Parts: sequence; structure tokens; C-alpha cells
Amino acid sequence: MPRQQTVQKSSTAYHAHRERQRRRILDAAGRLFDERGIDRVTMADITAASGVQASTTYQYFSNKEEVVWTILREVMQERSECAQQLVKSTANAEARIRSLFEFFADELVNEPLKVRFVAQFDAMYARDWPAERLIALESQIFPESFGWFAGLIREGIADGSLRFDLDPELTMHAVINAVVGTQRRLASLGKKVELEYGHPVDRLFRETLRVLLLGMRAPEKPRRRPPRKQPPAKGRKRKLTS
Amino acid sequence: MPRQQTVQKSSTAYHAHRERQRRRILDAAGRLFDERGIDRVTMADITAASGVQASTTYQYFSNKEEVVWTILREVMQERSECAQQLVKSTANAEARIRSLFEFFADELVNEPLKVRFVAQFDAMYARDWPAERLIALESQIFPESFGWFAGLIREGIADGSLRFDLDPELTMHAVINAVVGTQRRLASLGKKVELEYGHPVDRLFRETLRVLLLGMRAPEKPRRRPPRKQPPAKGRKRKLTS
Amino acid sequence: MPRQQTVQKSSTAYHAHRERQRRRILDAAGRLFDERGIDRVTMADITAASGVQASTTYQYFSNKEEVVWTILREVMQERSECAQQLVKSTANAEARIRSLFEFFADELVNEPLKVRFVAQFDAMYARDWPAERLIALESQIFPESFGWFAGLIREGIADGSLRFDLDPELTMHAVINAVVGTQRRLASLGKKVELEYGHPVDRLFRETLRVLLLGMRAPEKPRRRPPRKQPPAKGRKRKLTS
Amino acid sequence: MPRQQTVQKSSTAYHAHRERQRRRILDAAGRLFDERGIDRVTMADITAASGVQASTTYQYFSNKEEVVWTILREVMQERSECAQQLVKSTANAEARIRSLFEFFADELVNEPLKVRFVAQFDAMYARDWPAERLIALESQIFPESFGWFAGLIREGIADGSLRFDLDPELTMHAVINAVVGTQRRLASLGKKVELEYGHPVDRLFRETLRVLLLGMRAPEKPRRRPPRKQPPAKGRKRKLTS
DNA sequence: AATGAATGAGACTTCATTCAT
DNA sequence: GATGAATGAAGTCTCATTCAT
Repeated sequence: MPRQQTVQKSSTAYHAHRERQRRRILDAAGRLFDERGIDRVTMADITAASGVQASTTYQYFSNKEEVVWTILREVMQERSECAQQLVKSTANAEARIRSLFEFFADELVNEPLKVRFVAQFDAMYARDWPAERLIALESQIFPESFGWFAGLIREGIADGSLRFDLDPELTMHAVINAVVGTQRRLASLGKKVELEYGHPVDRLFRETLRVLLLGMRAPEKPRRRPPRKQPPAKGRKRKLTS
Repeated sequence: MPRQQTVQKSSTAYHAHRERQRRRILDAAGRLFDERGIDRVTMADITAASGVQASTTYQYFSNKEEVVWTILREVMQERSECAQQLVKSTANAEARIRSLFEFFADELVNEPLKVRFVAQFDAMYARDWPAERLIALESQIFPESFGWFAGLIREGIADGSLRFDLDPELTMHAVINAVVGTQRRLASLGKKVELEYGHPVDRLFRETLRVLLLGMRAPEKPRRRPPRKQPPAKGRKRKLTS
Repeated sequence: MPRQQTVQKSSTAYHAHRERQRRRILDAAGRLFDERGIDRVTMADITAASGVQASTTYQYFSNKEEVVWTILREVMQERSECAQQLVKSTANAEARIRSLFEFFADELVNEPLKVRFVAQFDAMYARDWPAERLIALESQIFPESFGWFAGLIREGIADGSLRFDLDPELTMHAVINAVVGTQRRLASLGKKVELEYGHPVDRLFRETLRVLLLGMRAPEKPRRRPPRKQPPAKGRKRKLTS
Repeated sequence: MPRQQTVQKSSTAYHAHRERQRRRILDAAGRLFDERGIDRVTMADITAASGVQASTTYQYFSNKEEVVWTILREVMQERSECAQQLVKSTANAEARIRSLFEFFADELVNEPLKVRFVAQFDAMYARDWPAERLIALESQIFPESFGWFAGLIREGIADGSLRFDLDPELTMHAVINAVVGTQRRLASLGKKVELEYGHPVDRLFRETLRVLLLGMRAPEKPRRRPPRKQPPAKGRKRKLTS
């Protein structure tokens, strides 16, 4: 049936075109948001950067808000996929937690602008939109709504690697918020922190993660204090050790 | 010399007047920033709320930015004083750290709007202004630029209450950033977090602090696992325990 | 000749299709104009309501104006037919005039939205378009350009039912404009008038018509004032009485 | 008290200036509304015509709506004053009614643009704003909310100059709406009507008014029909005669 | 010093209409 | 002929800031 095929073809072509345009807009907007911050970007900037006319943009997104929101969703989704892949690859409970932490650290190193974008979003826009919408979106990262992480803690308690006196639900939220909060703060203040501390931010972040891990881990038999002080390694980007 | 005295008098009166005006402006602005968020407040709003004319405001502050900045400085200063008083009152190193943490927790409970204000500031404005200015300002909290906190850690290592393998400088920054980052995140997302977790944010925050403390503490002799599971206390607003 | 027939057939089908599309557009537009007012309706609204694409609409009407104009013509035509039927059914001159008036009253009751539409058209668009076009269109109502109505007046003068001192042409226009003007005003302000007067608009309108009729009627022998005051009937929707 | 005086002076000066600016804006807007119609005038047009910057205009009127509304109020007020003066100057009930009618006729002749403006307002804006607001405004014309006109009718009935079977309230509203509706229609369609009829609109309008008056007047002793037809005088702007 | 007025530079958004397929 | 995409020209309104008194 040539006619149908033609229709389908052209419809597909149309669709492809639309998708391309959408991408152009989103890419331009995303880049600008990262560079200047959400509030420093106007619709006119976006259209100028995307090569699409301002009025055309409104055929794809009804609002500036919607553009922001869409980008946020995409960022979250991408992260979600990365995180899940990364975490699945290890077996042991503590190792998984560590690899989740690792994920946040990598993100800070590799996508500091994206993290800062999300941080700004939380600080500026979260208040305006219904919490439900945000939760729904954030829960995409771990489809089981973090329950999975609580499960890991439960596992760790069971196998003796984590402190037995943790409340899995509570600890989960406490730790996740600490990790995310720290990550975003460091991303937001990036240069400032480096200037203050004199070292790359991820160094700092990994130390935070190490302390959190230690805080959850079951107490070990106290090692005798080593005779000579052994300063912690200072290599950059090394894996989290404890 | 009566004349001089008069001048002095009136100059004093003049100064007092100026100070009063400044306060009116700052108080109004501070309240509005807390309520609506920095970017949702216009100069017109501030002048309406303060009763001082917009043009007059520019005789006290050259910018909207400067108003924001001034309020930030005041907030920091106030916190600084509180923090230092609180911390001085205890002697032992670990206790001091704990009381510093306690300070942040109280702040989250008592002044969530102020914390949110600072959070928004970091997310939105920090990028625009030279890092040096921010550092200079934040360092007011602890005049010794947190060196004091590093000192506490060193003390703790020395007296065996903290892990011997901590790098005081590094850990200090790592932990402080974690505490501050978590606190601000929780303040920013307040309702949202409560909705997600079902408990007041400070409960969450105190658990974060507990884990961080545990993570820094020197490993104890492992306690034998108690025969009956002993769920962690669920009391609200209880002090940090470990 | 099969070919011709086919062509004719398909051409007929084609015509039918075009007519259907046109109708869809006009119906949708007409409904929207009635509901929201001409100026509150965009082409996008019309296409959304009609199911016909915006660009397609331009193959049927070259303008938004043309859509408006076409609808106006249809409304006029429809009224014209009704009016003529109604009027033909009576014989006596005064009765015919009365039945013409009746027609306007019914229209106000049954099609207030259409009347309001025409009223808005007059107020907004009449000024932009050449008067000739409007006259040409309005004269459709009475193909003889109201001459017919003037004829009625002449008749009435002749048979003594109307005042002998009327100038048929002048009175015709004066009365028609009064009737139409009042009707449209009442349709435009509908609720407002009811609120102000506390009675349905048609009550008011029928009283206007009664006074106009009385004004044209030849003076009767003065009736003696009745002994007891006889309040006028208050029934709703009663016929015009004098 | 020189200081007080100074303050008062400058405050007066300020006030005077503000009033002047307001006037400039309103005058410009009024002129444009009259010329082009309300919807054809943009804020930019107004500011261009008034010589005041667009943003300045918003310090005097928060809306385009408010400008329109203000002008409407002024037009109404002005009319109100004229009408009341005019009417007070006569004593007899019928004469007063006639002089009220005369007022509307003069208005149509002298201020056709203003009348058209009000007509457009009714047709376009009346639907958007609460009827109460409109009523409140219209009732300014006759502070007693037309009750005064009803009183005239009552008087006329009593002294035998008007038909005894009129319902004062009902007739009042019916007649006023007819007069106003006709006046506005003629103002809106001005040229068109003249083109159709070949005579100035006020001729038409005065005839309408005459018929209405006749319709309200108590039936006289029928005059014998004069032997020769006596066409009504055709002079322009003659007073209403019956 | 205080203030009312003024303002310019944009921000977001809408909409009738045209084009290319 | 139908359609989806594109668009340019406006339109309303906001706001930090400056000026003149």
C-alpha cells in the first residue's frame, strides 16, 4: 500500500524533524543554563543559541518553565540509568553502597555543571512547584524509590558489615540527603571551595563519603595504633578507601 | 564649646537616624527574602514593606545585590556568635564537635527560613561574585577560618576519641561541607522531604550528623550484638547520640 | 459517457466535501464567537474546535475577517427568511408591523448570542469596512431595502391606523433603528440589564416596542380614564398589546 | 511656619504635576480611542501620543483596562453634569422628558466619537467586567438611579399629559434603553446610516425620539385630517416637535 | 537627605498568516 | 487540497535604577 507507506514515511520524517528541533532547543537551553544559571537565561537567549525563532520555540514548549522542567527530567533520567548500571555490577552490600557513592563522586567530577543546574533548580524552583511533582521526578533515579538502598542497608546489617543499630529507612534518607546535599553544595561553590581548601572538590567529597561509610560500618576490632603516623594517601581520583 | 557639642549631638542623632533607616530596610528585605525567595522580591516590594522610598534606599545601598549581601553578612555574623558561644561551653574535643553539630541542627529547626535564604544565595549568587568575597564572609563564622575545627579534630585524634587516620584539614572541610550541604538541602526542600520521608526534617538531619560523628570516631571494641534487637530510639528532637 | 459522469460524480463529491469542511469551520467559529466574543477568538481556537488545520482554513477563507463576515451574512440571511415568513402571514398593515416587531423580540429571546454577535460586529468591525458592504448585507433582510416597511407605513397612514403626519421613509428608518438598536443593546448587556431592572430583558424590550407602536398609531378618541387604576399586565412573554 | 508651607507647596506642585501627566495620558488615550476604536489602540500608541514613556504610564494606570475604565468614567461624569443642568432648567414633566431626549440628541451631534466610544465599550468590554461595576458607573449619570425619570413619568401620568396605563418603572427602563440603544447604534454606524438614508443621523434620531414621546403621551382628541398633506419640516437640528 | 517621577532595556508571550512538503 | 512547521511583528507589562527638586 504505497499511500499508507507514504503517509507513514512522511509522518516519520515529520516526527524526526520535530525531535531534532526539540533537541536543538533543549541542547541550547541546557548549555546556557549550565553556563549562566537558569535565571540568567532568557527565552530570547535560547532561541538565539538554538537557531530557532522565539515563536517557534513556543510550539515545542509552552513555557520557559517547561523547558527547565524537561531538561531536569532528562538529567535525572540519564543519571538514573548510569547509577543503576553501576550499582548492578557489584554483589556485596557494602560494595554496592560504595559504588553508589562512587557514582555521585564521578558525577561531580564529570558533570559539575549538570549537578550545579540541579542544585540551582532545587534552591530556586523547588519552592514554586508541588512537592509531589519533584518527588515523582526524583524517584525516577531509583524506580523503587530508594527502597532499594534501604534494602542494601538491611543486607549489610544482616551480614554484619554495617552497624546493627541502624534504622534502615531513616539511615537511608539521612545518608542519601547528606551525599546529595554535599555534592550539590560542592558543585555550586566549586571554585570557591577549591580556593578555600586548595584542592579539587572531589577530594573533599570523597572524604565526606568515606566518613559516611565509616559511620555506617560495623565497629571493627580496634587496630592498634601504628607506630608511625601514616597520613592518608593524597592521590587524586583514587577509589574510596576506608 | 557648645557649637561642637551641638554638632556632635546632631551628628549622633543623624547617625542614629541613618542606622534606624538601614534597619528598616534590612528588616523588611530580610523578611521578604525569607518568605518569597531572593529572586521573587523586587526593590519596590522592599520599599513598600519598609516604608522607605525606593530612591532613598539607594542612599543606603547602591544595589539590590548589596542589600542581599548585607543581609547575608548579618545572618552569618549572628550564627557565628551563637556557634562560638555554644562551642566554648564544653571542654572535651568530641563533645565540642557534637555541640557544633547540635548548633546546625538547632538552626535548621529554629531558623529554617534563614538557612533557606543562605542556600538560595549559594545556589544563585555565589557564581556571580568573586569567591574571595564569599570566603571572607563565611570565614567570619569561625574567625580562625575553621582552623579551630581542624584543631578539635587534632585534639580528638590525640586523645584517642577520633580515628587516628584522619587528615585534620581534609576531614574538617569534608565534614563541614557535609553538614552545611545537608542542612541547606533540607532547609530548601523542607516540605518535600517531610512528604517523602514522613518525618520532620530535623530527625533526618540528626541521623546524618550521628553517622558523620560515628565515622570520625575511633573504632571501639566491638560490642557483642545484643540478644534482642534494640531498635534505635525514635524520640523527636533528642540530642545526638552515638 | 462514463468518464464525464465519473468526473461529475467526483466533482460532486469534492464539492460536498468542501461544503462539509466549510460548515465545520463556520459552525465552530460561530459557536466560539457567540460564547467569547469575536475578539476573544483566535484562528487557533477555531481550528481546534473545528478539527480542521489552521492552514487548511486558509484555503476556505482568506482571512479571519472573512470568516466573521461570512458568519454575519449567514446570520442575516437566516433572520431575513424568518422575518419574511412571519410578516407575510398577516394582512393588515398595523398587524404586519406588529408582527415584525414580534420577530425582533423573539430573536432576542431565542438567539441572544447571535444578536450579541451582530451587535459586537457593528461596534467593532463596522468602522473598518466600507459602509457599502454593510448596507449591501443588511439590505438582505428585506430585499426591497426596507422600502417594504415604508410601504407598510404608507398603507397604515392610508387606512387611518397610523398617524397621518408620518414621513414614511423617515419614520421607517427611525423606527427600525430604534428597534434594532434597543434589541442589540439589550442583548449585549443582558445580565446587566436584568440585574438593574430585576426583570427579563424581553419584558423591557416588548415595552419599548409597545411605546413605538403607540407613537406611530393614529390618535384614538381619548378614552375616559378608568375609575380604578388598572395596572398593566405583568405576564411574561405576552404578545405586544397596546 | 515656612517649613510646613514649603512642604505643602512642593506637595501641591507634585500633585499638580501628577494631575497634568494623568491628563496628558488620558487625553491622548481618549483621542485615540475615539479615532481608532479601543481595540485598535495599544499602550505604545498612547505613550507615543502623550509624550510620556510607556513605563511611566504604568505609574499612573496599572492596566490598559484601567485607562479605558477611567476615560469611561470621565465621559459618563461629564454627560451626567450636562444632563442634570439641562433637565433642571424646565419645569413641566413632559418638557423635562423632552429636554432629556434633547440632551441625547445633542450629544449625538456634538460628541459622536464619545458616544461611539461608549458604544464600543458596551459591546466589547461590558461582558468582561462585573455588571455591578458598570451599573455603579452608569448610575452616576442620574444619581437617583433613573428613579428620577420614573418620577417624571409618574408626574406626567398624574397631570394627564402621559398615558395613564404606563408602568412608570417599566416604561422608564424601556424608553431609556431605546434612546440609548438607538443613539449608540447611530453613533457606531454613523456614515453608514447617512449613506443609507441620505440624511444626517440626528434627523433620524430625533424622529425616533418623537415617536417615543408620542407613544408615551396621553391620547389627544383626534384632529381632523388636514385637507392637504403637510409633510413634516425637514430642517436640521430643529427641536423635537410632536 | 529624602523623595516622587521618570525611564530604558528587556522579558515573556500571542497570533494571524505563509511555506514547503 | 491538506498539513505541520515556521515566523515576524507586536503587545503588555516589569524592574532596577537615575534625576530633579
